[in-house]
Amino acid sequence: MEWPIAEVARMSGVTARTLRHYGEIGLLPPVRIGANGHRYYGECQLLRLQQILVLRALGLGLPEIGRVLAEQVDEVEALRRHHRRLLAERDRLDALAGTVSRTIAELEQSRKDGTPMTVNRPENLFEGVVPSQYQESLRDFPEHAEEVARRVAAMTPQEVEAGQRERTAQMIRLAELMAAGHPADAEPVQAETDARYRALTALRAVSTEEYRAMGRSCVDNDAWRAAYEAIAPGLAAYQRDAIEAYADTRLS
Amino acid sequence: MEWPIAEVARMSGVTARTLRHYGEIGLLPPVRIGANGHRYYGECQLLRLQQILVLRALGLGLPEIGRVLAEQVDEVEALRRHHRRLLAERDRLDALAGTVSRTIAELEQSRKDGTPMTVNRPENLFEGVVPSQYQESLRDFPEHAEEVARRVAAMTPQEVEAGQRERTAQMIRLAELMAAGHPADAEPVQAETDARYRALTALRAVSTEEYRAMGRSCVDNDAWRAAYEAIAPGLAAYQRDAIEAYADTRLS
DNA sequence: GTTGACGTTGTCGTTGCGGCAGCTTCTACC
DNA sequence: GGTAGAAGCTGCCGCAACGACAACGTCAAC
Repeated sequence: MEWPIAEVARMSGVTARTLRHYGEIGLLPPVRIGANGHRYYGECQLLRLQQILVLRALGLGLPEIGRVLAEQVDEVEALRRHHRRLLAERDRLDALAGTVSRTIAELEQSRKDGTPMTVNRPENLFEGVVPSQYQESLRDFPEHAEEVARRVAAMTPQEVEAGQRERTAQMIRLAELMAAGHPADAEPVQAETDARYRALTALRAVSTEEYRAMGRSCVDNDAWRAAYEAIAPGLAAYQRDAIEAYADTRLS
Repeated sequence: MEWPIAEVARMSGVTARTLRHYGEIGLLPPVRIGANGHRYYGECQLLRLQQILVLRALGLGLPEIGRVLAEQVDEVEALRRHHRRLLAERDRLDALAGTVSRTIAELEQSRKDGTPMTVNRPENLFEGVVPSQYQESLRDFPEHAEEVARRVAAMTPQEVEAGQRERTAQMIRLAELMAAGHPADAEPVQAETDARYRALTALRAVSTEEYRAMGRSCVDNDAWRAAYEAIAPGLAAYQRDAIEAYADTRLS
């Protein structure tokens, strides 16, 4: 018993285009191709198509389905991997939705206040840590400020500017990682934190406890918190958490 | 003050390729293009780039970002729409993960039992409602069976087979909707249920209560339940729920 | 004069098809 | 035997957002 492509399409609910596509990529070749080029499918193909559709409905990709049906990989194992991916993606979207929700609340608050909007008007984004503000904020760490001031004085203006840009870029990447839903102790975030820590120690030696204290200042120090929150709501706390996690796992 | 592309890339953390891409699609054209073709960006472009990056980190697509920055659409409104999309996608993945999880459990159970696996071996998928089995199962609805038998006898074999294929295709679509995470009362599921109800009433008039009873039989009748569960675990109950919801909202 | 860093444009690949164009084939009917 | 309609075929473009090349131009330094 053989069926032409349109018949199979009607039986299975997929389009003829899809069947041709599956044939093209080798997932479901027709049992026979007539002298006129027409595709014909047999019972085996229908069975295979059903397996494909079930796995597809479960969200597996076509290459993965091909591997499962070729019995090269265990289907339960494949589904378990897939399940983990689904949960991770769900959690990411959940965190992202939270960020978006908070951003909306911030924007509406700004709108009522008449204060400039942070997302649409991030004038201070590249200037969020201007030297004056930055150094003024360093009052919490007098000896750090002193040392840094001496180092900066020894640098060319170009070097100072470059360093500042680099810090800003790091902050932006951090904000993006946060908004993308990565938890503060996730690998990419920790890698960024590591880079920041190294940049900092290049200016002056910083002990683990001092670094933790600076992390807490991201939230506790008004000027710093404002600068971080101006970039993205929640960034101050996020950075503090990232620093805490970094100190816990890599500096202990 | 102008910066070449690599400088902007370093400052913002995106690649030069990305900047070129944004230029290509008109999202962020350089302020100036040198005689040698090199791109140069000014402060306005940096600001715009930051707005782009923030919105991008929140998950908006580039066309949407373009519309927001052109101030053609309200950003809070855009974010709210986006938020809804995020939640819907999260819920879909959540339901899908549940389906995958149940499928894994079924497969492991089958493996222990030695019973054939449902996903990998849906031999009876296109034969799940073979006429004999189907009519045998109709014992629960004697008068329905009688009427249907008379109608079927008056049809050509081709018509009978076509009707059967159509029912099978409908079941498969239903299974896919279920696996995709749609709740039983979701619109596409209800639309499918409507189609099935119409196909049924074409054979014989069916009252609301009779239809409800048939829905419950999907689970209660062993043969039917087996046929549905052979396609996808949970499909029997899913179909019953879909029919209940359909009877509630469209037949009352 | 060459090396190396930086720039350009252009194309392919990603995922899973939908949609269209242009053409052939098959079947039915007059 | 001609023709209309249905169904088939093979490409190719498009989607989202770039990454990863290739092949080539340009600029300063040694």
